[in-house]
Amino acid sequence: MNMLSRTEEMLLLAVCRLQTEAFGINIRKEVEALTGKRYSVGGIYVPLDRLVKKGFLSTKTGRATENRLGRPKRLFTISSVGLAALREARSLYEAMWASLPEPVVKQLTFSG
Amino acid sequence: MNMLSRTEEMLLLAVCRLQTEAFGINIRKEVEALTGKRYSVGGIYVPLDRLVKKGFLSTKTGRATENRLGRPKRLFTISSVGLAALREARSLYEAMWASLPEPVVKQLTFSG
DNA sequence: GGAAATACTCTATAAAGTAGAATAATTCAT
DNA sequence: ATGAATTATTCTACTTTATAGAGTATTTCC
Repeated sequence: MNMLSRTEEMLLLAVCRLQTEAFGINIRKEVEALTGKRYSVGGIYVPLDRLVKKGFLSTKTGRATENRLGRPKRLFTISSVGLAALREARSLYEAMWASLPEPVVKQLTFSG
Repeated sequence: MNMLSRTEEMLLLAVCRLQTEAFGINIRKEVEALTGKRYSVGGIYVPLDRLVKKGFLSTKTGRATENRLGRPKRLFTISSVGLAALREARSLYEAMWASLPEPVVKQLTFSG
C-alpha cells in the first residue's frame, strides 16, 4: 500500500482547482488561503517536483508571449495516475473515519 | 498553521476506534486492516510516541494481572487536545475538497 | 543596456517515516 | 526456582519528506 501523504493530496487538489493557472506561486497562495498552510517562496517546488517525478503531475513552461513582465510560469497539470491516486486517497480517508464508536463521534461532533 | 499529518490523523482515529484495546500491536493491525498501510513490528511506536510527546495521546502500562502470557500492554488514549486536532483536521480536509471545478469532480467521481 | 517585475532553482538543515533485530515481562510446566 | 513459550515493546540506523531562504533566471519597458 502506498497512500498519498496529506501534502501530496493537498497539492494535487490545488492543481485541480487552479486549472490553467496552476503554477508554483499561485499554488502556494491557494494552499495558504484554503488551509492556512504556509510554504517559503521556493519551498512549494520541492513537493511539486516530487509529484512530477512520481507521475502524478506533469509540467511544462508556459508560453513566453504572455504580454506581461517576468519569468515564464511553470504550469502543472494532473495526470490520470494522479486522479486515480486522489480517488483512492479519498476512499481511504472515508474508511479511516467510518464507524467510530458512538461516544467518540459525540466528542468529535461537539466541542467536548 | 500546524495540521496533522495523515499518519497522525490515522493513528489518532485508530486509538479512538480501539478504545480500551488501543496498544501498539493492535493499533498496527487495525491500521493495516482499515487502510492497507503496513508498519514493521516496532515501527508503529515511533509515530505513537511522537503523538504522546506532542500531547495528542497519553499512555500508560496496562495492569500486570491480566491472566495471560507475555509482556504488559502499553495502552494509549486520546487527549482533549488530540480530539480538537482531529476536528480541525477533518474540517481542513473538507475545505481541501470543497468546490472543485465541475469537470474535475466528474473525473474524480467516475473513473476517467 | 539597465531597472523593474515576476517566478523559479538550489541547497542545507530539521523532522518524519520505515524496517527489523534485540530485549523485556509475563505465565506455565517441571 | 528455572527454563521455555508467549506477548509486546524498545532501540536505532537509514531513507524520505518538510522547510526556509538566498540566489538566479526570464521577460518587458524605458
